[in-house]
Amino acid sequence: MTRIDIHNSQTPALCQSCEIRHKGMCGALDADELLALSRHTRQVRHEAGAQLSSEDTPITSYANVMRGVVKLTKMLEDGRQQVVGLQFAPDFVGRMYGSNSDVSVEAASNVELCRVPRAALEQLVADNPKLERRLMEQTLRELDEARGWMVTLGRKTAAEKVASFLYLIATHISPQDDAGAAEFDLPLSRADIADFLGLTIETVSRQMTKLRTSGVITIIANRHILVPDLARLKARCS
Amino acid sequence: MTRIDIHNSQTPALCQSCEIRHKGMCGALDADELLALSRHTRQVRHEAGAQLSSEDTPITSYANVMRGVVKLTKMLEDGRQQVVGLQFAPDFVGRMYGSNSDVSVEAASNVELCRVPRAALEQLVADNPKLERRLMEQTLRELDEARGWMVTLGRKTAAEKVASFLYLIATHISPQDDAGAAEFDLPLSRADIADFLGLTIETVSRQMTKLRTSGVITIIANRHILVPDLARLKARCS
DNA sequence: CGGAAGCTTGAATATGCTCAACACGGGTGG
DNA sequence: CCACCCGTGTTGAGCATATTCAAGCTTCCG
Repeated sequence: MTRIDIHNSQTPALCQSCEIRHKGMCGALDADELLALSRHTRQVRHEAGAQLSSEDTPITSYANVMRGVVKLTKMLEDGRQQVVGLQFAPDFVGRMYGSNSDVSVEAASNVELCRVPRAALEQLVADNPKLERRLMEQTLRELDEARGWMVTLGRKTAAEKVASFLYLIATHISPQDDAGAAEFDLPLSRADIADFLGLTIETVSRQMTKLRTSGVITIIANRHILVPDLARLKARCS
Repeated sequence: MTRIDIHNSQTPALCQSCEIRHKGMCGALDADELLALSRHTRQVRHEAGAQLSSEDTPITSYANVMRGVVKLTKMLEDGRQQVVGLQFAPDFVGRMYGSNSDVSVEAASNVELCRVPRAALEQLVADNPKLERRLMEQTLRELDEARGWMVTLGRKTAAEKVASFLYLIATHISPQDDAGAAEFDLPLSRADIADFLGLTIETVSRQMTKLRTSGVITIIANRHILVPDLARLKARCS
C-alpha cells in the first residue's frame, strides 16, 4: 500500500500525488509524521449520493476530503431535513472524541476521501500537539461557518439565501477568478440546496430564474453556472 | 486578589467559593494548575444588556460563565440580527486563536464571569494538553448545538421554534425537576428570543399565548414560566 | 400620576409553500 | 432509430403562515 523509501524522511508515495498534501490536517505534519499517518490511510472514492455514515452509527474512521463535496445533514422524525454543513477539500470529516453528534454524512458530488481509522488518528493526535491544534482550528472554522449560516437561515429572504449559496460555491470551488467572474458546476441538486437553505425546491428554482433574468448569473446547463460579476452576486447576499 | 496558602496545592481562595470549580474548563486542572490560572483571573459582574465585546474589536480576554446567560449575535449591514449562540454556566466564552469570528458578545441576563487575559490562557493551554483537550470538547459541543439550531431555524414552524426554545431554557437553567415539571425565569427578552429563533417579537408572543391557552405552559409573570410537564413541551418541539 | 419600555392582540398583507402540470435529458428496450 | 420512462428541474395558481403596521395593555419607576 505505502512504499517505504530507504530515507524515511521522504514523502510517502501515497501522499506525493495528493493535491492537498500541504493543506488541511496534513499540513501540520513533517515528513516522518506524514509517513506514520500514511501507513494507516486509504484513499477511497464514492459516488454522489453515497451514504458515508448515518445519524446513529458510531464513527469508525475519519477522513480528509481530497475532491468533491461532502454534506452533513440532520433530520427530524417526520422526515424534514436540514443540511448543517458542507465540506470541501481539504476539510476534515468526522467528529473527534466520539459523541452524539447525530449528523448523517453523504457524498454530495462524486468525492475522493483519504480515510484514516479512528484509533490511528486518535493515537497520532495524542502524540502530536501541532496536529491537535490544527484540528482545533478546523473545528473553530466550522463553528464560524455554522454561525454564519444561522444568520442566513434565520434572517435572510429566499432571494438572499440563494444568492448567498451561489456565492459560497463560487468562492469555494470555482477556479481562479482574476476578473471577478466565476464558472462552475453546482455540486448539489436543487433538493440539496433547498435543504441547505431551509426552502423548498420550487422556491430555489424560482429564485435562480430571477437571478438569471436579472443578469446576475447565466445558467449554461441545469447545474453549470456562470457568474460574470461576483461583486454583483455578493451585493445580492443581503 | 488571590490569597496564596502555605501549601501551594490547596485550592485558591478565589476558586473555593466558585460553583463551577469542577465543571467546564477548570475541571481539567489540578490544584497547582488552578492556582497558576487563578493568579490571572478576575471575577466580574455585568448587567443585562452590557456589551462584552463587539464584532470588530479584537479579543483581549476570555472568560468562563459563572452565572447568568451570555448571548452571541451577528448582524447584517441593514440591522437584521441573529443570535448565534447562548452560553450558560460553566461555558467558556471567547474564540481561541484570534480570528474574524465576527460575533458580538452581550450579557443576556445579569451575569458573573471569571475573566482571564488572553495571553495568560494561551500560555496555559500551550503547556497543558488536558486543558486544550477540554477546550476542544467545548468547541465541539458548541458546534453540535449550532447545528441543532440550524435545523430549528431552517425547518421548524414558529410554534415548534418557540417550544424548542422554552425546552432549551427549561433543561439548562431550571432547578432539578424530578417530576417532569420545571419553573424558571426567562433570561431573554421577547426581542432576543425572536432574534434567536429568526422570528418577530409578535410571532413569539402569539406562540407563547397559544402554548399558554393549550395548557402546555403557565405564564406566572411575563418572564416567569411554569412548565407542568416537560414531556408535553418536548412533544411540541417538532 | 405620568411616562417609557416591554409585551400582547388585531387586521391586512406578503412571502414562501403546496399541489399540479409540464419541460428537458439521458438511458433502455422494442 | 424512435418511443417511452424516470429523475430532475421549471412554472403557475391558490393558499397558509408569519410579517407588518397599528393600537392597547402591563409593569416598573420616576
